Amino acid sequence: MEKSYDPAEVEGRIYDFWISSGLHQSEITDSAKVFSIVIPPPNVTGSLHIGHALNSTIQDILIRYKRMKDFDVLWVPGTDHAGIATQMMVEKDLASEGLTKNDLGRDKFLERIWQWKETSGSRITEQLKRLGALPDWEMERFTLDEGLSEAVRKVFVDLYSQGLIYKDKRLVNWDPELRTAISDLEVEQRETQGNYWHIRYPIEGDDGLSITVATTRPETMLGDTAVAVHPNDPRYSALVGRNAVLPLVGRKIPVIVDEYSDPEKGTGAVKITPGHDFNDFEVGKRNDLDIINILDERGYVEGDVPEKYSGLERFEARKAVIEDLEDGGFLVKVEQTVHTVPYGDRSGAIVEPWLTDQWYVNAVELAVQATSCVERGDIRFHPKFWESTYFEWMKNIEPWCISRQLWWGHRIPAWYGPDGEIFVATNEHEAIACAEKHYGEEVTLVRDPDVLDTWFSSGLWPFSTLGWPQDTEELGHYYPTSCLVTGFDIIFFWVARMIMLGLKFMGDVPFKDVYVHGLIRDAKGRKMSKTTGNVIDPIDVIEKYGADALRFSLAALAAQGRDIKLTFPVIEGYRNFMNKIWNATRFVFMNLEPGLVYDSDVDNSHLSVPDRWILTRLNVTLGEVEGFIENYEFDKASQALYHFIWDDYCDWYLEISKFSLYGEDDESKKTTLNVLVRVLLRSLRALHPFAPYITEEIFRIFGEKGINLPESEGLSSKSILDAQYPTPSGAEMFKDESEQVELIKGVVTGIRNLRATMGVHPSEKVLVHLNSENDEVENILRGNLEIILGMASLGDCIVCGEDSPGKAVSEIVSGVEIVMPVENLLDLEKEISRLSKDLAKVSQDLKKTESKLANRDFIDRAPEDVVEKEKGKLEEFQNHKKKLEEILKKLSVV
RNA sequence: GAGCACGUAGCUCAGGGGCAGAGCACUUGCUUGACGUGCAAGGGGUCGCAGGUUCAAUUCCUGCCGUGCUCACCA
Repeated sequence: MEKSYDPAEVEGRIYDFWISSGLHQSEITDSAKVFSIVIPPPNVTGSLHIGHALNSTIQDILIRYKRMKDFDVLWVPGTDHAGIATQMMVEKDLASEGLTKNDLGRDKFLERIWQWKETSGSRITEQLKRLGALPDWEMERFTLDEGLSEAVRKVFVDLYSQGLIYKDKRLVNWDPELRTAISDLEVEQRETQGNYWHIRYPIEGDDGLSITVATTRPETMLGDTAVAVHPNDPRYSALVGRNAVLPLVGRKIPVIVDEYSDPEKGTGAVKITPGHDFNDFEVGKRNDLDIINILDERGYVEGDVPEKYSGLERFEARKAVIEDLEDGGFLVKVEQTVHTVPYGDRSGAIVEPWLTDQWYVNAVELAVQATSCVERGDIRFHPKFWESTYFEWMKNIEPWCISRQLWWGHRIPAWYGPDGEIFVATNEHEAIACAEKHYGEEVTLVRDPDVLDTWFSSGLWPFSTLGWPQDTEELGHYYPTSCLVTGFDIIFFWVARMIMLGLKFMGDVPFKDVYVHGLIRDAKGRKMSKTTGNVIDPIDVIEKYGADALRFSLAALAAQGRDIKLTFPVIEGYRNFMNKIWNATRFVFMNLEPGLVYDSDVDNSHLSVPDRWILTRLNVTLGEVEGFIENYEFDKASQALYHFIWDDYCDWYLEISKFSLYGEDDESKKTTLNVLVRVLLRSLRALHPFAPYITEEIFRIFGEKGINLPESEGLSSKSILDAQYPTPSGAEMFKDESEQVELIKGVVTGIRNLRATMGVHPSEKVLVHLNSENDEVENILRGNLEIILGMASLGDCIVCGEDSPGKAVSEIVSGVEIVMPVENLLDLEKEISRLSKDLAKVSQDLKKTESKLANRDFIDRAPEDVVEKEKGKLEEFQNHKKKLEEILKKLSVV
């Protein structure tokens, strides 16, 4: 083995091994234990960013863990066609050739996107492999696959026939750049510096009389059809019922009363533009106002407006309108203001409310079940507080606009007859048949040109990927899926829609748990973005530190409910951890004599005290790790393993094992070797979901060593992934010996501390006295002398003997007095000051405990074990204090 | 405006009614035969502030201050 672990050499080879061994594949058995996950499908256009790395690492941990626990495991991978994003990308590509999509036409354009998808669409899945993610690649799906498209059509037709999908003419968020409708969720509100323009509208038939309104979008006045005032606003009551004359246009518009008008805001009179403002649209409906559309799909002025403005781009029109208002003396004043402006999240263009025909899903209706299933606990969010956010959104849910004026996506399965009659069907044949029945003759149908919102198809992902609407074996076996791992940014976009549609079409929740992880941020806590230039590319990290180091870092940082600040020093630290494991293995191999390893279980009666301690620590850790993973506490799970392996196994057990391995006692050596090997192998198995590559590689090398271990150690498996996940064994928990070792560790640390403070060179074999008045403690010290001598590198150690008469330094640890004679080295004053500090501390502790125990209420009301513990502390502190005082007394005599 | 989080060591963060923890950074020592991507020892905290509950509060409750996120409104 090399001196350092080299991930680059290992990872590709190991991944190929997993695939060629078919370890990624799911297999339906009659086992009752089933665990399934569907990947949140990344955009097919995308490349792996660090957020995907976190998301996939967590899923891979769960999948590997459950697989090792003998579950029927399925992880479905795949990608999303990402309507707008993909179409934009290919359009940009075309633009560089001086072409637009219209030059190609719909069919050719789609052909081109498919072509692109075939050549570059697999990039992100290839990158997932680098991370070590092992979904069932045979199950890979794409949202535009035929099967998934069939699911989309069926859902559309069914919802339509139930009235849950309908076509409606109302205002939508219109993206003039992309020239499509978008949903509320795709609109981003941004704070923007803008103006209030106060505009005076003259009152008809009364020179000098006027009403002033304020607006941030003056060009919309071209479409005004009323001015509204509050019914209780005395300032304007005289004007109600009269007409205002719209400046620049000349149209007479009524002054009406409507509760919407807020006397506190602006001038208290508000212009009403039902065609271009969501609130005004409602006012218009209530008051039966005309709706005047003044914009085309590009955001250029058109329609029933003065010719002067027709054809102007909307912001050009704004300028012109303001200028003319000013010239005409209608502009009363301009006020600076900060207000929020809606932008399209993809295009970055300012969105316009625009009156169009669009398809909607009645989300309010679907939200009822979707809310109650979470209330009932059929779906649990982790961390739980996301449920509040989910409920909040579901409570205020609006109709979901699902049609998009794009070409790339699932085309809406609706056809129109010559008179506009709508025929919704899963295919054209059916639509034609329906039409024939309706008209009594054959007619030509025109298909709706629009496609569906991308989230419509991804909302079906948990069951469409499993074969629905076919009644497949996978669907029956793996639905509902066990867990969904996702970021909070798509809870509404995606998670909520899956829940609504899963309940509707499968009659059951799509997943039982939703694990919501945080967002990865840079060292300063900023979002990572290309424009800020602070992105960490996971592939770069993998190349520099290895996939395991990246995965382990992400897991270790994944505390629930918190974003992750990812920094290189942390990744480096876990890279070092991988190297540590590598070198611990090297140590074991250096001492490995295959013939000495038993092919049966170790006889407990042969185990030494340290053996029993490390086995206990291992089993405690395994129990913790199991609980943590089941609770999605990956940070705690990974850190428990980290500390066990590094602190317990490497820093203590492995060092202690040397006394036995390099000693004369063959029987002891044999047992130690067995424990070393077994604890390592079990640790590796426990670690495998977190660090799959290095654990598999070491496992492989172990396999080459020709040692025979019992089946339960899993070494006979072809892959570590095929071995059992280690479970804690009660038979290997030794409380007494564990406490002994903890005591010894404390004493050793105490001795090392004395050496360090006295500046005794590490190689100098000094003498130490250990004193205790407790027989049991004395026995423990005597029984573990070899460890104390070796670990503290002592020349000799006298337990409970006569103290040497000369100068010495001392320390008390767990009631054991450590005395180290130092003859010439002693700085008396320093030593007294050091011990006095200890004395002050222990006196304070003692006082606190004494007053607690003197408190009647404490004795009466505190639980018994707490009181007992306090009494124990009292004794310990008293003892400690007494000893310190004695030592100080002796020192002052010297 | 509404909702949800978060304020703990220099930094990043765990924790949790009963003696405050980790990693990194820092200081000191170390060619100990697995590892300097290492070993050993150490310093460092009014647990945001103020009340309340409790025998006991850093932990639970209330308020305040500060930070972040989400949604809504903005004539």
